[in-house]
Amino acid sequence: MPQSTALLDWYDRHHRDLPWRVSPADAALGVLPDPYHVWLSEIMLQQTTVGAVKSYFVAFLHTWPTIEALAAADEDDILRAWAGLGYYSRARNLHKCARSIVADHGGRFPQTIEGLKALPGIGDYTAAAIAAIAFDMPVAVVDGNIERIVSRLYRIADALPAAKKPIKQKMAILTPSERPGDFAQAMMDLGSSLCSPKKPACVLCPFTSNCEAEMAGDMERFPVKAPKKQKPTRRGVAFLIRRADGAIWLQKRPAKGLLASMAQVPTTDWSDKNTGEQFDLATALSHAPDGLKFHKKTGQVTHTFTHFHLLLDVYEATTSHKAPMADGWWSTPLDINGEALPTVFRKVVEFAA
DNA sequence: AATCCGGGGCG
DNA sequence: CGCCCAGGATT
Repeated sequence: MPQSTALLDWYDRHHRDLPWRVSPADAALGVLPDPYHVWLSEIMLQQTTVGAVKSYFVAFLHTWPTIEALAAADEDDILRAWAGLGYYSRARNLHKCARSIVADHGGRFPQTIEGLKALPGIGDYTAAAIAAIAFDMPVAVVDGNIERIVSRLYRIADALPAAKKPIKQKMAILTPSERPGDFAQAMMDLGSSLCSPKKPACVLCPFTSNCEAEMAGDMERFPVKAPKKQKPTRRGVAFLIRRADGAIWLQKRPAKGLLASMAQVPTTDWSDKNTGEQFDLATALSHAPDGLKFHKKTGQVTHTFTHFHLLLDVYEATTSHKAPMADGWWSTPLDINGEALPTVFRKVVEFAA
């Protein structure tokens, strides 16, 4: 029995019911999933776990049932719905892509890899995933899970990212012409369950004794990766301005850079010159909003981004209902949960509650 | 090829 | 606490 068949058998016996998959009964009839659902789920799943995505996917589909509805949405509504999921450029590219599909492609996804890759937010992986899962095209899908599995199957010694090319070649050979989408999803399910980074459950693996790393007993060496840079710690001050009724003053962040176009409480910058002992609190406080009496909250808010740790002091002030500065808006306790507020600022609000 | 971009779960 | 995750865009 070919290795791909053994894996598909394993997949059918361990089928996971996920909101973006068709039911096993429909799949048996050859029903393919809605490309809109496949695309939306794949964008959300970029560097994000299945458990984190599920509720967001269901909510998005409820609010915007079709790609036409999503294309017609206000971008700020999409950012609010995306808040907490991370990598916010995905949300802005999601909207751009939906508008392009509707305006330039008659509301349908292109059915070629090149056509898909030309769309905002769709790269090598996502183009292949949509082609295989939504259009039944026998293309090699390679994500982080599959890099780990294939690098173990063939004991690929090259370090990532140089190993990507040989991995994709091997995956292309493995991928069957029948059920290529299920094969890709089976590989990803295998990677997120049995073929884990540490202590893989090789005894249960459908690639029994066809895995070179398992034969050699050094599975955990693969995939080989370059050592990572350590993250610096940056510091800053966040200003929580509270109205008598509990509303909090928010602002919109710039359209480029970290947490672009999202909401924030007023804050000093966290640039890399505010690293470690170079941080000057007095200079930071000189940027405090005028005309308010702030008092420092005891303790700090900590948050870790992709490439730095952040330590925030929190200063709080209360004021009348008059706007404390030119840009921004009051967000009442009822509104705050629906704001496009990234997790670091939700921590600040919660910290000062 | 390196860097920037979030957040959470797990050992 | 470090590592990893259904990566893409930019430089």
